[in-house]
Amino acid sequence: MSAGSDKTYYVTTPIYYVNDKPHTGHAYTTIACDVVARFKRLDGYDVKFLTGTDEHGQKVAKAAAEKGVTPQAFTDEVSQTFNDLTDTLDVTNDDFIRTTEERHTKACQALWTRIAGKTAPDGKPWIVLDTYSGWYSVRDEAYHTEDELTSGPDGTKLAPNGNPVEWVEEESYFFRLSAAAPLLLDYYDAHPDFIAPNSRRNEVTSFVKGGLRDLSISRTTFDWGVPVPGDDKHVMYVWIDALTNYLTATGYPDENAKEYKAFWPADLHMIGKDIIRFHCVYWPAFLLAAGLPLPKRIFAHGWWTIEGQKMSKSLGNAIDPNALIEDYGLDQLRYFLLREVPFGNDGDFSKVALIQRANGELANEFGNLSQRVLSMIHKNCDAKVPSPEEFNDDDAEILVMAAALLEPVRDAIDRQAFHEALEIIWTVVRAANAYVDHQAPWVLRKENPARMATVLYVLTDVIRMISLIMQPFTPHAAEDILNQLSIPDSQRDFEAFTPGHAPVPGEDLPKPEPVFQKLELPEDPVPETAAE
RNA sequence: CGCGGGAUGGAGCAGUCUGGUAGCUCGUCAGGCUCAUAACCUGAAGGUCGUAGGUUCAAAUCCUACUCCCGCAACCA
Repeated sequence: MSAGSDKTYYVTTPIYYVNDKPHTGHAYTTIACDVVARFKRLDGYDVKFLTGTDEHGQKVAKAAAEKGVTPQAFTDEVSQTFNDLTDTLDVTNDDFIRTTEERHTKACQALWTRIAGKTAPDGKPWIVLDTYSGWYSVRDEAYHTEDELTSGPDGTKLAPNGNPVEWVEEESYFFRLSAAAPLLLDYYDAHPDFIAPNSRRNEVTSFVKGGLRDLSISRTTFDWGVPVPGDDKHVMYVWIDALTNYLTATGYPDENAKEYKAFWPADLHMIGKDIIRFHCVYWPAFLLAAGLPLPKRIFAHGWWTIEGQKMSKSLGNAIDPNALIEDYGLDQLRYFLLREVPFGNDGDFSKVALIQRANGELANEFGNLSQRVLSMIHKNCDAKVPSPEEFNDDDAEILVMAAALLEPVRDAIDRQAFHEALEIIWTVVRAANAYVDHQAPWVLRKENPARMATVLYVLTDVIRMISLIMQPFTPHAAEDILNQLSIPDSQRDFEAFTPGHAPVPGEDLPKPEPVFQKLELPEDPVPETAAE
């Protein structure tokens, strides 16, 4: 977040609920945001990338009690595992917010007060005190509608998952979401890119068109949360507490804070498809009610199945990202997650698929391209960047093709079409390998060394550009290759993605080393038998 | 009639809006190269585009019906 650029970009992950261990799903969202953040920084933006943990609620209080520790001690510990994940994934978040922080309490209370002080278009206040009643499952920390319930063997009512429910009435503050529906629909209509992908946008729109019920936003049944201003009996229920984190991190409620001015409204809230409603309906409604600007875009990505099976706690098949990184490598994991599936769709995570992509595309096509070229240079050009003669049409063609990458890749990133970005980059990787074969520098070595030098020079520049644009996706490998090309740090952002920044002829080059280890396929590629 | 998405060579997808030689990646087969991490390049085989009708000179693409799969259908981050 260095000053100096007037282009700013604010991207967020959801805050992760500490009632869960970090798994591949969390890693997915975070990595996607990291790619955007890294790309935007290289593209000259002043970026703020936020992630963090959601730490309030009855479930957390209960989990802490069961462990015999205070909620704070409990959340300190679990939050740290999520914070550790940002290191393991080598993501470049600028801030890590915890909803138990003082700054967050202030922001939530300020936002609440602000909304409570305003009236909806119908002239009535946005927040009212009323009674909430329904069939409540303590274990689920959730209310269930009548038709969801089943009957137990002794005639008691049970939640869909079999947990007991009881009829509960409690005093609660309500946000009059019903009054926000027309405002939301107008907003969706005026901002077609607000919700992505499009199928989600349709889903949300039709949901809101169906009419909205008012939202219970406080609880009196537990106290592990942010106190409602002016009414200490109540703590805020999840909605305002959790969603406000995006605002908190900018310095809100200080609207003169440098970061607030620079970064609010957020450019992109990245979320999983499970929390669409909260982000696309409740959150914008709160902000509209408060008279604050809305985030520019919310992207809901899909879910991963694991070897064809739904990832779930009961199956216990959630994968620890740390183990994946250890087995396959961080760049490989990052690449696979973003390349395998069109971003926004569901996908299947399989070890074989990951290995095949990592070997076929990263090691063989990209890594080996660099290795074969740099090896030739090392052996035949005195380990220095070769000096080119005039370029012929073939040379010009591949150079133009590489230089033309930035624009469509930037466009794909702006649409969060990561798979598309990588596909576009790979057209150049493949063309570069074909160029090597067609030019056959190993033949030129004997027949026309000057021409060989030109070909190898062209290739260093092409590999340079591919590596520059791969930095957001596979930061370590890209860095290694740029090092092997002796590209100075100052020449690694996208301003250098233009002619005139080519490797300098005569520059010493280190001895090249492969940047992607080949991964071994399991002995028996048949997936393990289904869990019981 | 709740809303919406999907069904395309062995696998995964694009193409459908703006009808007119069905494209890509992987896999398979054949050839080439030998610089490189047994990597790379070239070519080939393989699809009556879910089913049945209809419109049209012409339909994966438009219309109708049907079958199957999948999201959403509110307080389960």
